[in-house]
Amino acid sequence: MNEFTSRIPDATVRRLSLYLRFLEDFERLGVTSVASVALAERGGTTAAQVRKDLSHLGSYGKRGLGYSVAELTGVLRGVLGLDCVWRVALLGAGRIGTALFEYEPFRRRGFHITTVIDNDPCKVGTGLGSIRIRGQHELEDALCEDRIDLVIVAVPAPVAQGLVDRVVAAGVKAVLNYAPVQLRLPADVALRNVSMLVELESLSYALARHRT
Amino acid sequence: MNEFTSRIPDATVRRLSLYLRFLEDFERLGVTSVASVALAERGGTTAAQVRKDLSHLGSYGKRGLGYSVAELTGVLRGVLGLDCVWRVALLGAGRIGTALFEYEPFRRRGFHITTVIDNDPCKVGTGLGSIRIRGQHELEDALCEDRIDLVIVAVPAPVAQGLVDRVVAAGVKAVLNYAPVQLRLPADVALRNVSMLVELESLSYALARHRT
DNA sequence: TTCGGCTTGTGAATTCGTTCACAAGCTGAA
DNA sequence: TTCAGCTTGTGAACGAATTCACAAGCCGAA
Repeated sequence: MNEFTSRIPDATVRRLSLYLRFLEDFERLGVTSVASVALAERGGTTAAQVRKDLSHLGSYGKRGLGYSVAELTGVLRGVLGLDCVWRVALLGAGRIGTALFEYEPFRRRGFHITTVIDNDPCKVGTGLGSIRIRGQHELEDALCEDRIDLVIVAVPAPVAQGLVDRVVAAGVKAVLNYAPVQLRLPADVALRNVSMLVELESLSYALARHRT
Repeated sequence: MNEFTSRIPDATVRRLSLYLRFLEDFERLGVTSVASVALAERGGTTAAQVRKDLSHLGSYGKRGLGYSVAELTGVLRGVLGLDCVWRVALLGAGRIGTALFEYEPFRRRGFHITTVIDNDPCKVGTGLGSIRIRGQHELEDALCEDRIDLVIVAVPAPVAQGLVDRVVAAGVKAVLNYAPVQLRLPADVALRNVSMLVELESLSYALARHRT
């Protein structure tokens, strides 16, 4: 089992992301070695699950001892593609867009927002941090000039699909969508949807059941 | 199969949430009847999946015709617990908290943020919209006075667990967590985690693979 | 060196979710 | 009424993800 021959199931990738966070915490605390059961406790899962997940990357554990925190941290960063800088464009400088822009952990993880697009004439030309907000007509130029790898969509639902079509045409292969629409795009472009409402509504379902 | 005897799998509940959004779009367009295949197209899934999902609620479709948009909308609202107002407290009035507070769709769906807590002395006492921000020491009082059903956590990771313990002790049964920690809480409290980093990192994994 | 205590890595079993395939049933036309 | 054309609801088949269970291997003590 290694990272070149097999592709890792999505559910596992998401957990790897969590494990990496825990490992960094352990590293900060000076812990050098960690067992699957410790990661499991932290992550609200089981030791078997952790070992199965990590087995997708190869054999980095030592029987009787656990995993080297430093080594595993490095492996995870590599597998998740966090050992380089990704250039990110933000579409939409409204409430959500601004909050995302100012979210520190993105930058720490190597996601650099180098481009911000908005179609509000009042905003275009003004700055968000040190970045100048550019208008929608500049989209293709900006994606190309800034060599954007990944786009975050934080515009109102009705305009999202149109913009994303242009983004895909410009060759971008990854989209993180905060707009409350189901975007349609080619199979070779990776898409993740984040819906605040879906999460809240599934809680609402749980609450409603609880009452009965 | 009906909503009282069986509990609906989580993956299905999340899709129901999407279907509801599509149905409301259809309603706005004046469409009165919709087939599973139309919902599937919209949602990027299959007709069989849609029918299986909806079959968890009972038999609301008409063979040869499809589903009545108005009827199904009502049923979904009922099942998801969106036919009433949920009283929500927001912990943390920072960037993310503020963006969530001002996110219109929450209120439209019956999630009313009636309480905002923050421990920054500069913020306490000032208003967020028409709500007065209250300090952390008022947490229990506020939850009780405002009869809070659900709590949104948008505070820094290190203080999240401590606050949530107090929230749980106060009897709240649903938590939506935006803090980048894995919260530990009793099994009878519903928890959803929203992690901006996990989503981005799974895209990063996809990009890294793409390059190889 | 040998032994006891731990912990990994992984086939096998199980559980959970999705897709298939088709009988049952509705509508409108003739 | 009968028929043709659709579409639902659902058992059965399939596939994916999780959990189980244990052999293999490492470490430190004696």
